[in-house]
Amino acid sequence: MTTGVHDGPGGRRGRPPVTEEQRRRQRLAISREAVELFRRHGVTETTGEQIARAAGVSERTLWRLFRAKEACVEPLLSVSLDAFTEVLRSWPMSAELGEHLRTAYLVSSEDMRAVLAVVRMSRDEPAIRATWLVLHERAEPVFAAVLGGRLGLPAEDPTIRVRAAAVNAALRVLTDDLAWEVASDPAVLDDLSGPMFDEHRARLAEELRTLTELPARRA
Amino acid sequence: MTTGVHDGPGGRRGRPPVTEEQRRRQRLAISREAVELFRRHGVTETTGEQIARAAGVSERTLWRLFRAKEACVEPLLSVSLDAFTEVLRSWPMSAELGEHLRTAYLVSSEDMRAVLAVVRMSRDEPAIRATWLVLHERAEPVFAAVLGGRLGLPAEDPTIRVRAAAVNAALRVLTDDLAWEVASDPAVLDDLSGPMFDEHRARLAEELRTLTELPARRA
DNA sequence: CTCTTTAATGGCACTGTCTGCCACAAAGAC
DNA sequence: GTCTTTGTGGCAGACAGTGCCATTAAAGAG
Repeated sequence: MTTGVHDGPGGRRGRPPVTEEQRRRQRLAISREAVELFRRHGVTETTGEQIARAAGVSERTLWRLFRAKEACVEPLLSVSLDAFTEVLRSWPMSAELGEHLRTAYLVSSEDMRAVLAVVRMSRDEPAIRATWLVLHERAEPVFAAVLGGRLGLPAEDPTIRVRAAAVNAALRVLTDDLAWEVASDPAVLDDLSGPMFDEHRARLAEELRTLTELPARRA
Repeated sequence: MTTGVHDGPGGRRGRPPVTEEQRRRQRLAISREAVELFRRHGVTETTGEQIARAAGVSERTLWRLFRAKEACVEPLLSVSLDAFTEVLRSWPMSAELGEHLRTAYLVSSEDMRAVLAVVRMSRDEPAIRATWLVLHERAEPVFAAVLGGRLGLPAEDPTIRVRAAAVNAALRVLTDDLAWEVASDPAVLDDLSGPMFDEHRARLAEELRTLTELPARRA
C-alpha cells in the first residue's frame, strides 16, 4: 500500500521500517511479560522500569510502544478477542454456532490462562477494567460488519450497531463468569475442550443465537 | 445503617462526617468545573492544579475526591445515567417505553449539553472513553434487577445479566449517535422535547423493546 | 569497503499525576 | 474552655510519561 511503484530500480534508501507483524510480536512479547509481573506483584506494585527490564527494552522504548502502563495488557487480551472475531467472521450461514465455536475458537491454554487472570484482576484494578472495556468496544465495528452481512443491512445501520454492541456485551459478561468459575479450579485450563469450556461455549452460543436471530428493524 | 443506637444520649463525639449527599454535591460541582475546562482547553491541556483552582479547593483535596484527572467527569456523566436508571426503575409494566421516556427522563438542558460534549470528547480522548464505558458498566446491575423483576428471574441469572448488558450497550450506542447529531446543531439542546430528542427516544424505546421482550431462557 | 539515508532505540531532563505524612481548622459533646 | 473526630491544606517525593538529541541498525549507492 505505502510501498509500490516508488520502490522501483534503485529502490528506497535507508533502514526499512519494521513490519506490522514484527511490531505485533514485539508488543505481544512485552505484554506477556507485563501480565506475568502484574499477576505476581499486582499492577500498582509493578513499575514501568520493571516491565521494560523484564522485556529487555529501555523504559523509553516501552513508553513508545504503550501509552500507559495498563495498556500493556492490550496485546494479550486481543489474542482472545481477535480469535472470537475470527470465529464470527468465519461463521457459515448454515452452521450451529456452538459447534463452530468448538472447532474455530483457537487460543492456546497458556494465553487463555493469562487472559482470564487479567479479567479477574480487572475486578479490583479500575485501569485494567477500563482497558478491557475499551478493547471490547473496538471489536464492535467488526461484529457489526458480520451481522450486517447476515441481515442484509449496512454495518452503519443503528440497529446493526446496537445488535453488535449486544453481542459484544454478551461475550464480555460470559467471559467474566468463566474467569471466576475457572479461578476455583485452575486445572480445567489444561484442556480447553473440557466440560467447563463446553458449557461456556454452549451458553455463549445460545445467547448469541437469541441476539442474532432477532428480526431486523422494519426498514 | 451505620448510625443508629450508638448515637443515644451522650452520643458520638467529634465533628460529624459530611453526608453522602453533601459529598455528592461537592463532587458534582467540581465535575462541572472540570468539564468546562476540558471543553475549553482540552483534557491534556488542563492540569489538576487548574481544576482545583477553578473549583476552589486545594489540589490535595481534589486528588482525595477523584482518583484521576479523567475521573472528574464521572459525577456529571452519572447525572444522565442515573436519570435513565430511574426511568427504567419506574417503568410501569403496562406503559409504552417511548412515552415513559418522554415524561420520566429528567435532565436539565445544561447538564445534557455538557454530557454530550463529554461523550464527543471521548472519541479522541481514550481516558475519557474508558471512564464513560466503566460508568456504563456500573449501571448494569441495576438494569439487571429491573429486568429480572419483569421476567421473574433473579438479577444474578446469566441471561438476565446478558440482557442488562445489552440494554446498556444500546443506550451507549444511541447516546453516542445523539451526541454527534447534536454537534451539528447545538440549538436543539435548548429544548429537550424537540424533534431530534423525540426521534432519539423513539429509537431507544424500539431497541429496548426488542431486547426486553425477548423470551427468557427456558429454565 | 565507505558514504548516505532512514528507522529504531536509548539516555537524559523535565513536567504532571498522584500518595504519604503531618499540621491545622472545623464541628460537635462535655 | 477540653477532648475527640473529621475534613482540608501544604509539602516532599515516587512514578508515569514526553520532548529532544545522540547513537546504533539496516539497507542501497558508489
